[in-house]
Amino acid sequence: MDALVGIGEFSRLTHLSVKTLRYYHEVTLLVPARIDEQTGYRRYTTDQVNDALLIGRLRDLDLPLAAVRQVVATPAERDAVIADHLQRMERELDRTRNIVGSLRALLTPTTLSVNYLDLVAIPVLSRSARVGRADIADWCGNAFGELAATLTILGIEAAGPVGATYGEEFFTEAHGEVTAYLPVLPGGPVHDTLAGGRFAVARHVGPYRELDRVYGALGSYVAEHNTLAPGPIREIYLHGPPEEPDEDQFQTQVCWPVAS
Amino acid sequence: MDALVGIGEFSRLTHLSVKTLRYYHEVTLLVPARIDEQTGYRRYTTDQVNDALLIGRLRDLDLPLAAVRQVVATPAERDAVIADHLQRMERELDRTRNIVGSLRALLTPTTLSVNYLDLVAIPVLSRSARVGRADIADWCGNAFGELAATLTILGIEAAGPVGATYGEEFFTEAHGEVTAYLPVLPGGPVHDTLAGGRFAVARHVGPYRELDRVYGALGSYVAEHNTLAPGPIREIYLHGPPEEPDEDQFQTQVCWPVAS
DNA sequence: TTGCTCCTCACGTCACGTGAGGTGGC
DNA sequence: TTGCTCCTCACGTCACGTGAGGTGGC
Repeated sequence: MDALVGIGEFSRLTHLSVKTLRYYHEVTLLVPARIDEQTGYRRYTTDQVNDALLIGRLRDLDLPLAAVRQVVATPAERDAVIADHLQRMERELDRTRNIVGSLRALLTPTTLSVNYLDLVAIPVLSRSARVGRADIADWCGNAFGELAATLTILGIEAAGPVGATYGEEFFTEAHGEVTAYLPVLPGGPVHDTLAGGRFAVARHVGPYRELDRVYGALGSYVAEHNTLAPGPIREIYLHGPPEEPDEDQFQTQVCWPVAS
Repeated sequence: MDALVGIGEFSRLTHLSVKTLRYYHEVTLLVPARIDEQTGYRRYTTDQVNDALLIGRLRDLDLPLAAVRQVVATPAERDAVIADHLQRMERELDRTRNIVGSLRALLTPTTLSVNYLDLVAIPVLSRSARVGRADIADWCGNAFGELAATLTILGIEAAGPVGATYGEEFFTEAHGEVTAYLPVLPGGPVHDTLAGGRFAVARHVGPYRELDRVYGALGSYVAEHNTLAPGPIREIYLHGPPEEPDEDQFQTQVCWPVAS
């Protein structure tokens, strides 16, 4: 009952362009029912129209081809994949709204008070990994959860607020060495050591996504007044999640290494 | 007062990666204050930090670089550009929700009744252009508006519902010849002629974005039962905007040319 | 036979990321 | 002097669109 049609006709049946159909053939997403060995002419059957329409709909959603392939292969997962995608788009819009908010903040000048601190080496529980800039929030959340759990297991108490150090490549490339730490009292059974040094320090109040302003202001201040020292930048999370739900109330200390 | 810093340090101040900074230099979006002639080393001043932070924020919004450039050049337009972008994103999400809705419709089988019509050539007012698939809704809206206005100016009446013809390349490539027409009574002062012919015809009830289902079903039917004829596909908009606000009530006739 | 459809390269898009391979600066 | 920072190519990404140049089908 199914008729064989050429690529041009199939294109009209499905509203997928000829170039698109050739591409889907190349990546084996939608393979023509027959291909003439002599000429390479593609032939599609009319019962491939449904698959093609489905693929077109999913692409209208901007679903990546990998996800489209998955849906076409296992239709049972269709609703889950779509729901997931919709949720991602809604989160994107939310994120955008937040950033639009912080654009206004960029206009108001930063008043920054800089202090200098000589920090001594301290014993800490810590987790290190090479982390991408996009993944940092999730990674830190996990790491601090694990560190807190370890603390409970060991039956000891924290000796100060949690923090993290960020290697230079974390900023200069899109990912780098990050260490999340939790200070503990000296003499405990299991711990690492967090190196000390001299730092220029400033405090940020507000969401983490606006930390770049403090980096800009503090880093400029240091470049104008001090000699830079090598070593990672340190952030100390004085007040934040999960205790504080309101991100406008977060307090973070940024510590920039300087030469003594 | 401003200090000169190297690209690596500037990267830490701004949270833009070194590769990104080099790229922004290449496209002259953010040009280093100095460049060493011997070595090509880039030097930035700390007062470039604000521009860099602004650019970073705008890129976090996924604002295209062209728009970023515009905002940086003419800060007065900033709010308008941003508002525009936000609105686009909200419309995108809306569109996605609609498509998710029509995904369900894809599951329910199409019941299609096909008729054959021999249409004679008729006098029409018309507008033709090469139109892209993405622009078709806007273009048709404009064209039908103009045709209605012309009708009023001429002081004559429409002789039937508006329609449009779509050349083959409109589907096989991403854009092609489209003619929007409005039938008029014979003997009028100014008109074009719409060619006739034999067509397989089916009716679609619902939003235009779901027309592809009818194309798939009707086109398959024609491929299985008829000999194709050359010539554009015709859509007749029996019932639609602006009179009908509810897109679920739109009625459209799709006419597929077949050999007699 | 003449258009017409179809074919396969090869390159462009957008905003960088990822090496490779090499030189200057402290 | 030795790493370290910085440099410039060149290529990859993603989902096609845009020609160029050529052959088969009706």
